[in-house]
Order: sequence, then structure tokens, then C-alpha cells
Amino acid sequence: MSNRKFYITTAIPYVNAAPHIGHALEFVQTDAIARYRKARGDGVGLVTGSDENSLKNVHAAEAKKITPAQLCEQNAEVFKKMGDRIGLSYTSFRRTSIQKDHWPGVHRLWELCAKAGDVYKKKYRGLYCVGCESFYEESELPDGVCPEHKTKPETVEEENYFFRLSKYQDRLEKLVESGELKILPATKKNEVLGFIKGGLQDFSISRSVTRAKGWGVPVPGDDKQIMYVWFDALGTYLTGIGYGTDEAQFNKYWPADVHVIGKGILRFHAVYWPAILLSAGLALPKTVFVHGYITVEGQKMSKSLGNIVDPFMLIDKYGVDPLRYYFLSEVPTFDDGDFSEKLLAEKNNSELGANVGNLVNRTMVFLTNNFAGEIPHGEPTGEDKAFLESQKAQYGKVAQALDELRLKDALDSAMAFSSSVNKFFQDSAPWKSVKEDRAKAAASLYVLANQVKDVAILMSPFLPNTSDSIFAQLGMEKKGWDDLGKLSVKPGHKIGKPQILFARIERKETQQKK
RNA sequence: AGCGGGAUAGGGUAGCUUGGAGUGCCCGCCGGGCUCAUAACCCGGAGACCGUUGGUUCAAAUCCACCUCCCGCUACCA
Repeated sequence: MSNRKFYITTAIPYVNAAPHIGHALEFVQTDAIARYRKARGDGVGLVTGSDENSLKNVHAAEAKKITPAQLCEQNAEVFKKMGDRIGLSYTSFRRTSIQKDHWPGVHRLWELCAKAGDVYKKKYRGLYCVGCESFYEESELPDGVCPEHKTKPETVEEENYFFRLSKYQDRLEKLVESGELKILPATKKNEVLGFIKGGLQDFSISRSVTRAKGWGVPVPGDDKQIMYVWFDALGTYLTGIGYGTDEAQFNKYWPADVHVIGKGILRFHAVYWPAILLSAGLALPKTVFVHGYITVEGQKMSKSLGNIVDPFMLIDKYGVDPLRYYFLSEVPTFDDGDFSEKLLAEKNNSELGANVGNLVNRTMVFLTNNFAGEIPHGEPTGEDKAFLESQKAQYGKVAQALDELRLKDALDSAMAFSSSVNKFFQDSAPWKSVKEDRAKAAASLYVLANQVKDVAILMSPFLPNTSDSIFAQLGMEKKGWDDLGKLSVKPGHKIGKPQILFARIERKETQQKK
């Protein structure tokens, strides 16, 4: 039906710490967009992966007495598992330390930039802490000593490759200003513009092999230098769809329609990355979607506070869809949000259970008990038709919000749709009419079953498991977006067995503290 | 310090461009109704000096100025 492609990416997390709910949030947001496009019939590519070429991994591996490759293998696996469990429908999981998949593409990218005359060698001079094995700015050093080791960094000089970012200042400014490279939300666009207007300086894109401890992607034609991790990490967006390994696939998907990122890495995506692509002569991504961070009970997640929330634990405890629902409906799409288990439970019970779960259940059970589990032959009344008509406005609302990536608004509209169906159930009162006017009850249930089917479609981007379960309960194949509003659940169709979609979460007394 | 964003009922948001009764949404809370359904659904209600102060105006959440408080960015650090 559609020949359109849609290519979306998550940022690729560092693998040197366990995934937390911030990563889970990003996966869920990305996935909701991807599933929506799929439901609309687009050919969707979703690339995620892991950023493995950092020095920290070398250190962590040393501490564990294993090789960096082994460490990355283990840690990447955890992120991949998180993606799988939370329902991230990725088409490629790109690990940056896997040579055959990733390196040919980034090598080509580098070479194209070099050919454009944008890569040059320059002496870099800075304050280097041997303990940290990294450079510091003067402003980062209280009393002139390394904050961690309390030693005075030495001045070290090293020759590195630099990227001529300054050359692209004007073009970048225009691209961002005009919205040709769209940055959402607008506040982030302003930040980027402010940064660009402040003047762009060239930045280093390589490290000495010694300093990188030999770990990372080597610079083509210079085995003394390793690529700066960001240069190769950003390259994931290209190599994930076959750049350097599968040209046909690459040409089908590139450019990216959306890069989903956290606010901490905005500059890399909205300034460095487009500049690199311009240099290499590649098309630019269309949109950079910037989400916020998650606080826990009002506090920043941090190791020292010990309040890092593990997404695996939440999934085990509450299930995938309630957690996805929390991320999409409670956390502002483009802003920071707070997480609390109490609120998760509340939303599960009062929104998911009471609205969607209850609607599906009461419809299914009613059909089972009164119509032997078969969609009845009923001719919709004038009121039924008016209701169906009035519901149509919601399809557009959900779609438009999703087209603009306003996920929370879209989900709210989908919930409002479900809510209206509940209201219709109440107003039609089939439990009365089934005794007095069976034809009327039949019509109501025929309408209700079809509306429940539409709920399943509308929820599919957000709550895929719920959506699947509703289709299973209806005893039918999954339907895409273009089935919305159609009475495709036909009279005579036999439905499946009713099932509880969202178990109530009872809060335990153990929460009490004195 | 500079630049940018924000302050709307117990929580979270929309409204602000193009002033017109505090208007809306998602929850929470209280009351009533109903009963097909996951003790749910429906209806109703309480709750806001729209951050402070001042100005423009017949009229300001909305425009202007000052102030207070929060947050982000200010380069090679998710």
C-alpha cells in the first residue's frame, strides 16, 4: 500500500553501566514512533546499538581481567535484552566494536571528509591527568588539581586530526534556522542556534593509539591514531542500515527521518553530525527528537544516591505495557519527567485497567455470555451511526499528533477514544436492551466490537502487547491504520476467550515508613 | 555573568502569537447514580489571588517593565 520508507534511530548508549529507565524511556519513545509508521504501511528501519569504543571499557575490562571485547560483548548483550524485553522493534543492533559491520562504513565516512579537505592534523595541547587518562579544561580543575586524584595534571602535547567544523557554520545555521534540519522541541532548537551563532571551532576527531590503549576504530592510513569515539559512534546511524556493507539497503533508508536522543548529546547530533554529513556529501537527517531525563521521586538518578531504577525489575513486577504507558503518558514527551512506582500502579489501575482493560473485558464478556461469543447481526441505529461518526475525529487527532511526534498528546487522544466507547457502552445499556429489544443490543455490540478493534489499532504503537491481546481476544488478525473506522469485525465472527488485560496492582503496606 | 526556557487548583499539562467572565484536558479527592464488566462505569461537586509588584487597556493568564524562584546551554564531558 505504501512505498514510503521510514528510518528512525535511538542513541547508542555507552555500555559501561547497566541500563536504567532513562534508556528504557528512549527505547519506548522510539519504538512508538516506529510502530506507528509500520501500522501506516511504511517500510520501517530502526537502528539501535551500543557505543563500545571508549577508554572506560578498556579500564573496566582490565579491572575484571578480561579483554575489552569480552566486556563489551557481555554489556551490549544486556542492552540488547532490554530492547527485546521492552518491545523495541529494532531492525538492527549495531555494535561499534564489531569490525566487519561497523568499520568499513566509518572508514569511508572519514575518507570522504578527508577528501573534502575537512580533516587536518594539528597539535593539541592540554592538561592531562595520568590517573584519569584524559584531558581537562582549566575550569574543570578546582585549585588546579584533578578532582579525583588530587594531583596536578601535566601539560601534554599530542598531534591529532581535526575536523573543520568552522567551515560549516553558516550552512548549519541556515539549516537549523529554516527547519530543514528540524530540532524538536523548539527550545532545543534555540539552544543549538545559540551555540552555532557563538562561533564554531574545529574539533579533534582522533586520539593517539597509546592514549586510546589501542581500543577503537583506527584512522584510515594512520595506525598511530584512533578515531574519536563520537566520530565512529555517530557513524552507527549509517552503518546500521548497511553503509559500507550493503549499499542497496543503505540507499533505501538513508537519510534518517528521526534521530531520538537525550538532551545531553544534542550538540553532537545537531551540530557535529550534520557537519560531518555535509562534508561527506551525504543527505542530512530530517528531525532530531530530544527527550528529557527521568528523575526518581523528584531526585536525579545517581549512583551515589543509590536510586537508579532498573527497567528489568519494573517489567518483571508490572509488565511491559504499564511501564510503556507510564513513559509515554506521564513523562512529558520533550521534557524531564518524574518516576514513581506509586504513580505507575495508580495509572495502571485507574487509566489502563479502568478505561481500556475494562472496555475490552466488558465487551468480550458480554458477547460471550449473551451472544455465545459470536458477533451478532445487528443493524446500527441512527444513534449508533452518529456515535461512529463522532469517533472518527479522534483517528485524525491521534495520527496528527503522531505525525508531529507529540507522543503524549497522541496517547491521550487514543485514551479519549477508548473512554468515549466506554461511555457509549453505558449510554446504550445493552444489559437492559438484551432483555427487551434484542436487535438493539445486537447492534450495540456489533458497534462495540468494532470500536474495540479500533482501540487495538490505536493502541498498537504504544501498547503493542495489549493491542495483540485484544486482537487475539477478538479472534482476528492484526489490522493496520487504514482499517480504522471500518466495520471489519463482521457479524457471525466467532471471538476468542476474554482475558484480563491489566491486573490491578495492589499497593503493599510495606511502603509505609516511619 | 551571558544567552534561552519556565512559574496556571493536591500532581501533571493546554491556553499566551491574533487581550474579552479562569476556559480545557489527564489523574487524585468528595458525593450521587447504575450494574454488562477488572469494586468498575456514568453523572455531579469541592479545590486557582494563572510566581511578586507596577504599567498599557473599557477589559490581561494572555501585551510591556521590574523583581523573586526554578531549569537548560555557554565546546571536544550520555
